[in-house]
Amino acid sequence: MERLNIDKVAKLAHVSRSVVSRVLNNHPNVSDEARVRVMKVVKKYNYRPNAVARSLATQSTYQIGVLTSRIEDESLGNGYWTLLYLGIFEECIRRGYYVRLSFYSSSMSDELHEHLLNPHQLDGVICLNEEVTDLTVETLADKDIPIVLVGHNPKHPDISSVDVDNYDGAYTATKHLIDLGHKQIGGIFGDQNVEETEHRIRAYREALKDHGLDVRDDYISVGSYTQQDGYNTLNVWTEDHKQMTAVFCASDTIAMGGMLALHEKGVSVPGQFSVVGFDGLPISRYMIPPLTTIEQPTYGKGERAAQLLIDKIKNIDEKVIQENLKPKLVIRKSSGPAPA
Amino acid sequence: MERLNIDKVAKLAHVSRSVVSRVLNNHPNVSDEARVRVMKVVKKYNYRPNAVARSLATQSTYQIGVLTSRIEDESLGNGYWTLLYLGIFEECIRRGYYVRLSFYSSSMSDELHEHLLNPHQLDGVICLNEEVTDLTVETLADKDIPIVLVGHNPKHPDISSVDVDNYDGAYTATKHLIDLGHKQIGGIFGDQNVEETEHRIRAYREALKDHGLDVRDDYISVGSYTQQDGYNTLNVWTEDHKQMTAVFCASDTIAMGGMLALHEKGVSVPGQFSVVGFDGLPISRYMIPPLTTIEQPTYGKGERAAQLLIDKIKNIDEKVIQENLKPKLVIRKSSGPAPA
DNA sequence: ATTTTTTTTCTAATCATTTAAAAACCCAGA
DNA sequence: TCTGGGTTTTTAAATGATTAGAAAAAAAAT
Repeated sequence: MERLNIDKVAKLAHVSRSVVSRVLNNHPNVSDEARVRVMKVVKKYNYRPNAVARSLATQSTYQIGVLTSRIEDESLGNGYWTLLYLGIFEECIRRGYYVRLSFYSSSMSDELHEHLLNPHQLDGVICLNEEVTDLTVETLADKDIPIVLVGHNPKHPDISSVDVDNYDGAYTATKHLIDLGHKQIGGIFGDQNVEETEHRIRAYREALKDHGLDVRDDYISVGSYTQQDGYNTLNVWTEDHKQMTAVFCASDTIAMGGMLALHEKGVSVPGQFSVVGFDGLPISRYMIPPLTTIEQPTYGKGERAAQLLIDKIKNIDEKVIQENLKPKLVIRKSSGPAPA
Repeated sequence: MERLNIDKVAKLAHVSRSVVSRVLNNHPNVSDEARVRVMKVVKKYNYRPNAVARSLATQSTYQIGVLTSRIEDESLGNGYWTLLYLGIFEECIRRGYYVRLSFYSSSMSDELHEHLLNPHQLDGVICLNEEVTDLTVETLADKDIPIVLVGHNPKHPDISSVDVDNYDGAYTATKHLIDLGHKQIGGIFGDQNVEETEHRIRAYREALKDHGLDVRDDYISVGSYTQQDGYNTLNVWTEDHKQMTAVFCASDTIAMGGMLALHEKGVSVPGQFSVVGFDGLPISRYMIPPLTTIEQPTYGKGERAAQLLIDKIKNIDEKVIQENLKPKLVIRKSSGPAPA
């Protein structure tokens, strides 16, 4: 079967090329008669307009880029990302957009980085880790390619972003432990120098303070969102801080590593020690014991980011929106009353 | 800054448009003098050729599609996928290709499915779950879009594919348990009607037989690759099959669910019961106890699939290649000697 | 110095669409 | 019958590259 194009379809339907185009794009000023003739040919030969040529003519590709910063290999393997991609993808498809996936690592050359963002091919970009944006923003800014961030970034107050309400989540988690009677509560946090971390730490501190508990700096650790980090930290703490009876972990992965350390030391969870996580990863309900955690709407974050971006591309909404989605405390078995 | 195109560059460099094109594409027959003049302008104005226009002219987009079948939400959240995407992506980038991500679900209309594969925009497609291909193959076949599968599919012997050596992995896992002295070994397997499952079951059976052990049908369960399935199965088995002392799980997620069930019943791992998984997910080393598992080269599978696809796109290799990558037994704490 | 060959450059067609603007058509009202 | 208005259709000019093939320039051979 030879290649079909709009001219061939036009000829077969006995109309000119522009009529076919107008039919296919639902433009007005087409007689019913012509429309029927064109559609008949389109159906018969299963013609689909060439999206590349269309992009060239309209100067828009209906394609958005998703840029994931590859901070650590390990953290890419925790199940969070696919759900985020899924949220982005499904919203995009609903609105007629395709998704191009890229991973950015800091070892990448600037040229390659620019190549990833080749602006002729992308109508917009979603950046999934704050680290990406510094390099990215300049590349895209003067080309007028809209950006949306997942995770607010105070360095870019003029870019729309979606995030979970980190303060709310961390406060709720800490309060949950306080309500259970714990007095000595540690906090293990992820990436330094990120607004997210700052908010979570502040919430943790204020929750303690609001309930008349001491805030001790040696009960706070800031590392990375990895099992390794949770494991290491609790390994040290269980020896150094014998009075601590609970810990708030800023991710489920940290909590997972932490619980392994506790297990190895023979500390029972939740009997002797309570653990609360953050994220609500699908795996959290199958940890041993099942993890009490702050469930964030991962899929929803992706969905909302795509919404904001497409609105911006279509100029539906010009103003900057920085949105916080509410997380939800899910109580499972890893948290219990403070030991007597 | 007004839009730059090849004509403007040509004018600025005092050459014709075709000279600019040849410089940019490293074609011969350009004088050093002209090349220098063109490059100077390109650098000065940071000109990048419009990839869409290039695609239209060359009839290739340098873009491949990755189609993930969305069988179950839960299984998308297990950390396997991002590593696979990463492998695909990094190989693609090395060879100048972009990656378009799509999720396919069976509830999707045929029209949308076709939309995802819009052949004008894709030079090739990688299908990540076997389920996808039945619908996909026809759509792409007569348009001459190459396909590569991750996971062999006997229904499509003429399509190249990459997989882990399922037989080898399952045999090794089972033998590991046999070597530890276990006589009553269960097997929990994933998706039915997939070659992968068939091979893993066969390997499990043959390993038992080869070592003089009985194969009992009531020791075999075929469900899905989820924690839920592992949990349910071991919940039942620990009551029904008191003699069983070990289980081979066809995924780490199954093992994770299974270990939770054992934990809840007070069965100690590995003291009373040994568990071996399959996949080597990043989380497996932090399970309680850390999981003995068959580590498959997830990243490598993605990488190799991309290699095969791009070779096919470039006509470097015409023949069908169905490749098995070797897995590796990683011994951790979840497996130990059979109880006396 | 002239012809031949080689190298380089330019012209123009092509890829497949969209979309202004011009042209054609139809019909009612004068 | 002619005119004016609206509707529909066609024409042709973009969009921004690649790439044969013609033309021109430079180099080599006679």
